[in-house]
Amino acid sequence: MIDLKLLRSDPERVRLSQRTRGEDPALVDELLAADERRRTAVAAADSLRGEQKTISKQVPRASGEEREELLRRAKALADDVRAAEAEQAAADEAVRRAHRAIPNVVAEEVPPGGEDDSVTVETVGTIRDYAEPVRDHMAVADLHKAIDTERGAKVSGARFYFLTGVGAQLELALVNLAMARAADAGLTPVIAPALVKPEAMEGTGFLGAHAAEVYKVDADDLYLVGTSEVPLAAYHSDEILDLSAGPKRYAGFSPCFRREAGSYGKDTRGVFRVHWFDKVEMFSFCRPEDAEAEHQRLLGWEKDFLTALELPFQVVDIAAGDLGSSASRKFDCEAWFPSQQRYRELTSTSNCGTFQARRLGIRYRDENGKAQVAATLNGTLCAVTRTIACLLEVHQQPDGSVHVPAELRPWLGGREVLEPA
RNA sequence: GGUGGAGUCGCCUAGUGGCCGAGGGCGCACGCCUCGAAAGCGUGUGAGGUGAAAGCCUCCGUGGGUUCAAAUCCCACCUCCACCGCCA
Repeated sequence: MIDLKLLRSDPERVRLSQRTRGEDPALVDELLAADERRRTAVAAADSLRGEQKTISKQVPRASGEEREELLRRAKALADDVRAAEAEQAAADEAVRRAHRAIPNVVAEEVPPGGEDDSVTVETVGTIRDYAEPVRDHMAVADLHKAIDTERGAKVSGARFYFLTGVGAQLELALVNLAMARAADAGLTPVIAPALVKPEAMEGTGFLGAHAAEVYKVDADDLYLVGTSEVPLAAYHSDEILDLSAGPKRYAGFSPCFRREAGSYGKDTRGVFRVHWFDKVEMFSFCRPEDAEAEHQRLLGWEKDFLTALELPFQVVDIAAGDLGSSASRKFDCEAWFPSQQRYRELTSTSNCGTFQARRLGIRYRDENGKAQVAATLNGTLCAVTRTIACLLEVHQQPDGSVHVPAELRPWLGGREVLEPA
């Protein structure tokens, strides 16, 4: 939810944000009107309630005729209070609805426009030459019997897979490496629940425009998370944090479930785009004034991880129209896929400012001891299957073997090369 | 899944219809005392809305209901604890 104080003091800033995202600026004025109506309703209900309480308090001290008179007036007021409270509830609901409809205000530096308007800000590593034919990740995986999508489909359907043999070992190695690096950087390792209540899903902003992406377990009113950002953000919901020693940082491991509605026919081969995968996600709670620096820190750790895996990649400053509803700014790291001759998203980091925290009730104490809304940020450290796909492609050798990056070797029994099975 | 018990301002706790719209203790902060500290004494100590401020209003697990008036009574739900059943 956006800051209503900002909305009142600078509505044009919010309208501009809406236009930059390609969203309707009229929603801003709807929210302003709803907010005004709500404030009027609250004031009216408050004063009626106050009056009624004053009279009620006199009842026990009164007797006889005076008491009857007080009761008569109190009863009449009780009806008025009921009506005023009904109006207040309706106004509250209208504000909630209008409030939810507006995504986070984009940062001023964000490139305007849609997907094609994102800006590449940095390219890291060099793309080497590949002997023909260049195998895509499934072709390499087949040589190693590392990924079984056929049986994945048999058992669970399209976009499911089994990791087998060295494929399974690669997942464990990547997760171990990611978690070890995260812990070294001072993040707290977390194993997070993948099934969450509606409040957690709603609070993180995943039931808005992208609700169709989310799996729901109807029988129990729970949702399968699409990222551990959800449980990690909700971890501190309704808490007042002590951030005096700096941001609270976590690295959460969990499975991720995505319906991939609307991506029919896209990236259908292999495990590039699947309904379920495991991921190590970074999450940070900090003061709003530190959020931008924290964002760069998360991006830095993502870059370090890809560099450790010896993967060439680009950093992309995501355009406004492609930002999630909670993000004010987002950077993707896109790694090179030789079979596709292009960079594809491997990690992504978003600065949500106070947008998520406001909805989740996450605050901290400022230097005056006053509770203020905190800022939240998230970033991928390692989305396992897509990273495996990239590793297999980038590090494939003409003979079908796969080079193992030095950093990963300790987690793969010291192997420097993976030989075809 | 069954039975029983419990959810109060950081923690513990008082409170069964109206000077409790929340008392006490612990903890914490500040002050006095001290060379310094402890002890002792004193003062203060939840969040939110609105307002220039004083103030007013909301919140006693959540949501409904009864009443002029609810932490307190009624209903539903949630969570936790104990025991039983089942189970990785």
